[in-house]
Formats: sequence, C-alpha cells, structure tokens
Amino acid sequence: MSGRSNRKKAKDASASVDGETASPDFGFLAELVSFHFRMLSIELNRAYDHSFADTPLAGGTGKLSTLIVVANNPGVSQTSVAKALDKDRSAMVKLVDHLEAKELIVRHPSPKERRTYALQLTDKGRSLLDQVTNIACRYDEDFFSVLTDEERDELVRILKKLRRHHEPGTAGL
Amino acid sequence: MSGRSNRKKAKDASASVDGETASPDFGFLAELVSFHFRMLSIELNRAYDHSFADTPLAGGTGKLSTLIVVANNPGVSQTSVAKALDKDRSAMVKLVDHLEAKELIVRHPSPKERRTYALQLTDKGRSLLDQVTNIACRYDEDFFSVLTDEERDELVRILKKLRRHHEPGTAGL
DNA sequence: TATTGTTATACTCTATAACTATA
DNA sequence: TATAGTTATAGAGTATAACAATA
Repeated sequence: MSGRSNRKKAKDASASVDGETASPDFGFLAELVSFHFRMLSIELNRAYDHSFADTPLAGGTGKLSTLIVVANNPGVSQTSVAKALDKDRSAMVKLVDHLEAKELIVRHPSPKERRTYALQLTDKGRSLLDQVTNIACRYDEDFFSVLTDEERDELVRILKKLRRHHEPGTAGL
Repeated sequence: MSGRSNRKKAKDASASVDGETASPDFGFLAELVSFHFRMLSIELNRAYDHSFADTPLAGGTGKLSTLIVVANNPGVSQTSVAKALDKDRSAMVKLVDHLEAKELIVRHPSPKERRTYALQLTDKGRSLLDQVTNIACRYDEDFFSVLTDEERDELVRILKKLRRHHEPGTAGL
C-alpha cells in the first residue's frame, strides 16, 4: 500500500501544443494500471460482440455465462447464478427472461423451496451451447493469441490473484 | 492461433449435483482468460465508483479520463478526445455537456476550424483535477497493491502488448 | 464528399428501492 | 425477520443512424 514509486515520467512522443496532435498526451492516466486495463476491456467486449453477432447470445456476455453456469449446475436458483457471476438478482431476472423467451432455459418449480426456481437447459439450449462453445474458445484464443504461452499463464495467474483479494464472496477459484 | 492446449481439466472442488452448492461449476468459462478478465473488470469499476463517490466525477470513468486528456492537451477537439479514449463522438458530446454544466470544461470556438471546439479546463476544472489526482492514484495503487512490483510491471507490459495489437487506430503507447 | 458536432434511438450493464410470496 | 423472485427506476456505456454546418 506504500513505497512504490518506480513510475516513469516519460511523456516522450506527443507533447501537444494545440491539442490536435495525432496521439494526445494522457498525463498520469497512462501511469495507472486500471487505465490500461479498462482500455483493453473495451476491445475485449467489442471482440465478443463481433464474434457472437450471428448468434442468439449476441449483445453482452451475460447470456453466454448464464447459459454455461446453468448447464454445469442443473437446478441452480437464479440467485446462485447471480452470485456466481457477480451480478444483481434483478439483473438476473431479465437475463433468464430473455433466455427463457428463446427457449434455451426453463424455470422449473423447485421441489423443496417454493420461493426458488430450478433452472435447467432445454435441448435447444444444450444444442446451442455445443455450437457456441467453439466460438467462445476461438474468440478467447484469438484475442490473447499475441501472447506467448508463458505470458498468458502469467496473466491468468495475476488475474486470479487479484480476484481472490477483491471478490468478497465467491473467492474459491 | 493454434497449437495451444495446455488447459487443465481440473473441475476439482465443486461438482454440484443439485446446483445449490456454495461455489458452482463454471465449466469451460473458467478456462477462458476473458472470463477472469471480465470478472475482475467488474470489481475494478466497482472500486472506482466507491473511490469517487463523494466527487463531481462519480459515476463511470468517462468524466475523469476526459478531464485528464483535456487538461494535458488544451485546445483538443471532442473527436480527438473521443478517439484517444476509444469512445464514440456522440458519447463524448454527453460527457462534455456534463463537464461543461459543472463548469469544469469550456467549449471555446476553434480559431481555424469553425466546425470544431477547442476544449479547455476552467480554473474550477484544474482545481478539481488537482484534488482527484490523489484519489485516482490511491485507487489504482490500492487495487493492485496485492501484486508484487514485478507482477504489476509484468501485468502492465502484457496489457500494453495486447492493446498494441487490438487498437487499430491509436496504438502509439 | 468527408468531417465535426449534434440528436435520437436502443440495448446492455449496474445499482437501488420496494413489493410478493415464501421461509 | 430474512430470503427469492420480481418490478420499477436511474444512470453509465456502447452502437447506429441521421442531420446541419463546415471543410
């Protein structure tokens, strides 16, 4: 939390005067890890939308991740899925609504708990998941294909380490 | 784009049957780099909102980044800022509207280009930026404080490498 | 024709609050 | 009282299309 000041005050290339240089000066923004993280996050989401454009799961990653969690945990409740994906209960309602409307998921009445639903994939949902699994893996491979295997492993390791310290609830990965 | 299959088929801990285990099975989602990236991204954004809650720049990172880019490139046009931050022109309009309404930024008429505005910070904007700079740096430090210096440097290096290959336009970092 | 700023539209995501029915 | 699902609302982010003024 302290004693870390090995930041470069580079600011080399683009010292703009009238503000209309090709690549503007980002100031201390370029020194923030979170800035680079966020900028890449934009590209990652864009690549996702592009890869899944011709798919019923197009538009945000919520549908795919929900479908996968339900597929691997038949009978889950909405709240469980929401917690797993770090989403809100109310957000999950709309996601399940959407997936149910497309007949990919069913809300079964839960046997023990009359408050909850037991979510399950339909045959159509299972079939679709089989199809998009290839797209998802290729999308992920392609996006990070620039990295060496060592860099990729290191990135995953660092991401998991960060998640362990920032996710209060489900830090069991 | 090929020849990379060192994925572990771990799936150790939580093999749920009724779907109501503490931590559900994420299936192949847990094998995607993008999944871990996205999950951490949620926490990063949450941490930002928390850090800037008592600030005129609360609610999204767009206001802060815009303020910084304008501060470091006095006289930039809206489109330039939009391109730099990888945003849409129409999105930038609302951001500048918001910052202008709070008297942090002014839209000066551009001397040469009558189509464009020359954006500049007001004294109030400069003053605010001075204040929030500390918050921004502390927010970034704190979030990644779990990492060693070497891990942090490696993370930044990998992020920049990925950005270089995925940002078509402004890859000059 | 191309570009800048703008407006309108639409959908995702996130967050909050309040309601219902169960427990 | 606590929880699961729901509904409503709100703002941020992203994307597209179209328009007027200007180049």
